[in-house]
Amino acid sequence: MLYSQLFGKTLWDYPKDAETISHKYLAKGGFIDQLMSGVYTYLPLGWRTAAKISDIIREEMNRVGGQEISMPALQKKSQWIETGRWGTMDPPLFKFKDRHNKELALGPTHEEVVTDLARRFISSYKELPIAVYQIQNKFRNEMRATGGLLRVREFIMKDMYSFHISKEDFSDFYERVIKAYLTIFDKCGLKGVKLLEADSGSMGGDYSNEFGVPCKNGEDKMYVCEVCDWAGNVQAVGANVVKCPRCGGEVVVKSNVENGHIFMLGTEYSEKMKAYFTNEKGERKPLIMGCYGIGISRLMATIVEQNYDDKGIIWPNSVSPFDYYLTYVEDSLKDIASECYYKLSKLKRDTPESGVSRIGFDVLLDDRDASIGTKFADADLIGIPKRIIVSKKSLDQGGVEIKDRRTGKLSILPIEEL
RNA sequence: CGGGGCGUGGCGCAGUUGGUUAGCGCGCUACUUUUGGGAAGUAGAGGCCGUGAGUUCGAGUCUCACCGCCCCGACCA
Repeated sequence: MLYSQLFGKTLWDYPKDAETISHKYLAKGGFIDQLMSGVYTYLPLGWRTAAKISDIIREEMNRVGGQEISMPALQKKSQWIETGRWGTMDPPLFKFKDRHNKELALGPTHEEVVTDLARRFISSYKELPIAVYQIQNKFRNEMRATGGLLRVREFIMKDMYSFHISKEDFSDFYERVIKAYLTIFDKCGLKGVKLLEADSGSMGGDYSNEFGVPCKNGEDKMYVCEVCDWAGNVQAVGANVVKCPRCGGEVVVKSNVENGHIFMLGTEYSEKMKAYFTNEKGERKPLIMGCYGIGISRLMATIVEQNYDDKGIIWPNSVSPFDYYLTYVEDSLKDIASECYYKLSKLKRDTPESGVSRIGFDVLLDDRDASIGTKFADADLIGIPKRIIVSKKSLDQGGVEIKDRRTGKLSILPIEEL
């Protein structure tokens, strides 16, 4: 990809309203653009990043047996009446009327839609367990949007729903999803992620867990045990917790962003919507359900909140919009840079975790007629992990200069070895 | 929804007690010279001063209403 053709550019100033690090850098770097309060466009850099995150999530959801589907964002009132949430979900639920004056909702979550699918498609224990997920825009009519992508009204979310014959079978699956989530956060480069006891709120169900990602701008507070791995959301567990309820160890309070919330829904929805299956004994039983959400927009912002310096974002390799930023100091070196570009783009790459091998690296070639200072500033801001500079100086030293965005470490590599 | 702040070229801002031609920085276009940390010169383009109604000889500036954006609170993933 040529930088000169990239839609969306880096800004000279931070947007005046941006306060959190992620909002400042994502907007200044040309990853996102605000349309209105809590509603953003993902520009190519931002969308590439979101796609990388989505791919990581897909891989883990597929691994636990999830099947990807896509449910409508437009939802019907009657299903929300069935579960009783047409009234109780009201502030977060976006409602409107179509041209026939019929009331509809924009999906904030999909228990109603998926439970309806389940009652029509699942009839026997032989078909269970089953899990479906989707990655899609969700709409929530928040009182107030804040902090750039941290709290928005339209956001990208992965939501998975599982159906089981028993609580035991559900629990096994739930544990596997917890592991999958921790793997996702790890692959996205997040540190110190904690599984929290949480409040299931308007989702109902028997119990739920959140994943707390520690960072300065987090709007939530969590207790973290310094001895064992227990942690709890302050809101859910209650104030004044001093000792760990599990091991009695000292507890500290940390700011965090809730990134992912998973729920044991039990038979809450299946009973209300009559989603039954027939068991081995021929008895009709309500499906045992779970749901598992993770906000991709918020995850992207949280990754920035944990990975930056005073010059800009430092993307973990796994989610960076490009693998390499490449440029040259003088116009006369453009051809050599192009040579590097084609070499890297066609290179065969193996990713050890997945065993998948892809052809070529994603390279952003900065071919703009800009001064080298501008290019350096933008390269640092957009945070691509490796920066390659072609210059007379580097060629004299035997190759091109590679700088690691995170460590700042410089090295010279002959072009043949790229 | 309560409290506070703010709307002026694409972005960030200035604009005196109302006064005639609405400025600045960045960006943009053309040419020239530049190139290891946001280069320089010359010449250009680009404005319903958020919207509407008032006050006034005269409104970016004053009044009212509306719309929008941000922050704090309550609420939520």
